[in-house]
Amino acid sequence: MTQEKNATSKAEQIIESPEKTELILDAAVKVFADKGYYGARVSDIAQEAGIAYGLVYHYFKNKEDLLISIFKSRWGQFDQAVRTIMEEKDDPRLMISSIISFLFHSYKNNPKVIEVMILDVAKSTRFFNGENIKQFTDLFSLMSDIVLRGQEQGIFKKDLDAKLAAYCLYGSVERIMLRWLLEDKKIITDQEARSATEMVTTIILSGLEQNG
Amino acid sequence: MTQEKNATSKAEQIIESPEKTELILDAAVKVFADKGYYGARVSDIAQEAGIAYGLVYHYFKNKEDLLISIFKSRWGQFDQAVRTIMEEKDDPRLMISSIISFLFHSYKNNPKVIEVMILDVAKSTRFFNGENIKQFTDLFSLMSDIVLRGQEQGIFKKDLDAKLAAYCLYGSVERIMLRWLLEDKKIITDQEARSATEMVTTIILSGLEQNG
Amino acid sequence: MTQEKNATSKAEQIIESPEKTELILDAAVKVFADKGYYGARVSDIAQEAGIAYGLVYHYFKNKEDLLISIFKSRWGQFDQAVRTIMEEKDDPRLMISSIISFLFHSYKNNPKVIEVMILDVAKSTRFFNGENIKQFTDLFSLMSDIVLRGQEQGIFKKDLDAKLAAYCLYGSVERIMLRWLLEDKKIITDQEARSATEMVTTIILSGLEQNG
Amino acid sequence: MTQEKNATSKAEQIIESPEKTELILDAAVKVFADKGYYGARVSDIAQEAGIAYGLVYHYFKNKEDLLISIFKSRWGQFDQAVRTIMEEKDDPRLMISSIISFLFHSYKNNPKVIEVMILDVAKSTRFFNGENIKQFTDLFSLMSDIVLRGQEQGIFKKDLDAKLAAYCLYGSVERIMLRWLLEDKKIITDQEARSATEMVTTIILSGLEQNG
DNA sequence: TATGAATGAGTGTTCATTCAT
DNA sequence: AATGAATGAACACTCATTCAT
Repeated sequence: MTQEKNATSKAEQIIESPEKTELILDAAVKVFADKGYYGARVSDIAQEAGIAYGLVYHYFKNKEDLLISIFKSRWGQFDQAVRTIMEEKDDPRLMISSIISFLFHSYKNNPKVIEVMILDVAKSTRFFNGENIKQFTDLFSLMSDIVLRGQEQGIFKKDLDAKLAAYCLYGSVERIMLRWLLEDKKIITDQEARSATEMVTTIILSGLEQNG
Repeated sequence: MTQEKNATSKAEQIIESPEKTELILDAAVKVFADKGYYGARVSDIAQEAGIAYGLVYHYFKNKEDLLISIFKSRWGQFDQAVRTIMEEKDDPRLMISSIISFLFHSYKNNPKVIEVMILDVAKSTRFFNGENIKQFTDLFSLMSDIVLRGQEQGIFKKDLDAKLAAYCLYGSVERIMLRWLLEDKKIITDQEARSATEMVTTIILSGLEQNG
Repeated sequence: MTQEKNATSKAEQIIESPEKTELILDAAVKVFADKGYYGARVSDIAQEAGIAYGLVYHYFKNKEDLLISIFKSRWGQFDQAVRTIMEEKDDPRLMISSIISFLFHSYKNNPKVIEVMILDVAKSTRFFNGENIKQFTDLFSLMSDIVLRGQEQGIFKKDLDAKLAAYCLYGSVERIMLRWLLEDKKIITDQEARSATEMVTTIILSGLEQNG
Repeated sequence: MTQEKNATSKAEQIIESPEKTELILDAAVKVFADKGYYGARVSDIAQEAGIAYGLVYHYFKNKEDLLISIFKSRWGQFDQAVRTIMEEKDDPRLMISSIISFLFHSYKNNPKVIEVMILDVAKSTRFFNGENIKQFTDLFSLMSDIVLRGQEQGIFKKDLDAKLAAYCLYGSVERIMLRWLLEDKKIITDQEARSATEMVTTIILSGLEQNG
């Protein structure tokens, strides 16, 4: 019986839940982006998702859980992208330009997600418990590994702190996207994304490279 | 005795009355840094300042006004520093390294102010009005002027977007400071400040410079 | 037992759920009457109604909405009574005495409602927006129609302003009821209601009638 | 020395105080009329009077004292007018028409005072203390004395309750003035005041008179 | 799963009043 | 008398969360 129950609820989870979960999460992204985390009401999100607000609590523990879930999901995608890039590319320089490209194209595809990530998630140190902060810093370790690899290969300057370099890379991209957000430039063309990618890549790579 | 009393009360006056605004603002910085803007209660700030609840509202319109005032004051100081640097230095490279140095030493001297600026003010920039946005973007214009000047002098690469470069510069510094904040590394040594300055300067300047 | 429980809860349902609005409104009448609109706290009303604080705000927009709702409901009842009287009676004199009678008996049945209507609603011009004032003045138009009809039938003096006459009628009744309220004479007998009716009717009708 | 001080302050009281008291009271009437008692801030009144708000508390105990003072002063004027009318006129009918005339012309001359009396004072009569209640009801006794006198002289119907009759008289006038206030008709012509007087006088006197 | 009525802690803000000068 | 900084009690309203159905 317990099995049956589990089976049922599992089946339901598989069939129904994921969709509803995503539905709510997408609504949350939209509302958080528009009103900010604190300005957003759970009922706003439910309304945006077209469901009763009590239902949000079937899928998420509480309001904060929504934000954490957005972070995990989207940061996870970023993490996955970086790992794939590191596997598929050989040259650390190419890896870095690919990461920058990925970020700017993420903005192009869904600026609201970026807005929430930059303004509501990243600036909310007070949410970050151990687990989340690990997921966060792990990715920076990964990116600094790229720098390290470049240093080992004699491509990058050896006396740079790889970690700090990774933060410069990410911070540059982040600030540029934040600029767009504050200027209410939510829609960018593919050309703009590529142009920004090229520019930041130039600056960062020239900065990292063994003076050539 | 009367004299002494007068002297005392005069001293108190000097400390208290004229700077009551500063007293409250400093308390607000401390409380915002510790609890975040939304977690901070106005009563916390009053208590921290050692004054009565309602007095905050004699000096500030409301809670948000406190945050805006902190922004105006501190961003104004940054603005002033950049202007002074631009007047006193000749070489655009020196200007940039001075700005980076100023920022890291600001963190060293008063990390709480930086915390509020990076975490709380940044979040609310979304809802800034025109005047505040202007104060914000004006400074980036100023910094991009430095890049432009370097381009004119043939020091910096000509094909870089000066504005974006300014954002890379600021974003790099900000991200590194945010990293410290997230790692709860509130106290840094002068050595660390100088080291970070040197590193970011190296990356950014190498990135900007005409490959030499 | 289960049946009994169900029966009970059903009974409760009938009493509670559909009429929650009325429950709150009745509580508001009681508290407004005792403490005045400004002296009444929303929490007093919730407590009087035996419900949670915030529930008031599920049923009413805000405190003022409670007062407006009381006005609409009770003034609507008065309006309905006047219309019924005008349909059922032929003689304008009878209509007037019936209206006076209705008002005094309303006081007898629920002096608190009258108290709120006279002191908190009617004296709150500052609440009255267009819609409410219309509902208010419409009824006076209706009453002046009675006077007009009497004038057409040659029963009432032709040179009286019908509108002013309606205000005299209502004002006389209102002041007498207000006197009772200020003298803390909340409970009146049916005899007293009839006596007051007769007296005011005499004065007003003699005043209106073509001198006989 | 104490004497001198007293003398001084007495002298000041005599010379200065009364003017300032009136100044504040007039300002209070204006502000209460415009914003209502509860909507008026003591600082509004002080500003209207052109003084510092702390000074209000030198002349009045508190905000309520302002309202009570307005009541005492204006109701006292009404009381005085009634007494003068009763002394100077012989015919109770003339007394009544004179009272009605006085009230309507009071509105014409200073509608704001009437507004405060009808709207704000009336609401607070609920919470009046014995002394104020007495001042209030005494005047109605006085007016009912007029009716009694008319009944003794065989001019008015003998079976009418004189007190109730006085309330009808006052209530009629008050309601008409309230109507003007609700319709924002603050300015009336002398002609309108006389016309209203005549009309109410007609209704009330015909109602009171032994059918002739 | 789905609903939305019910709960009540939490807090920004107002403003009458006091009082040192 | 005059000022206005300082005080702090008071309260309407919000909204995340729970839970009966």
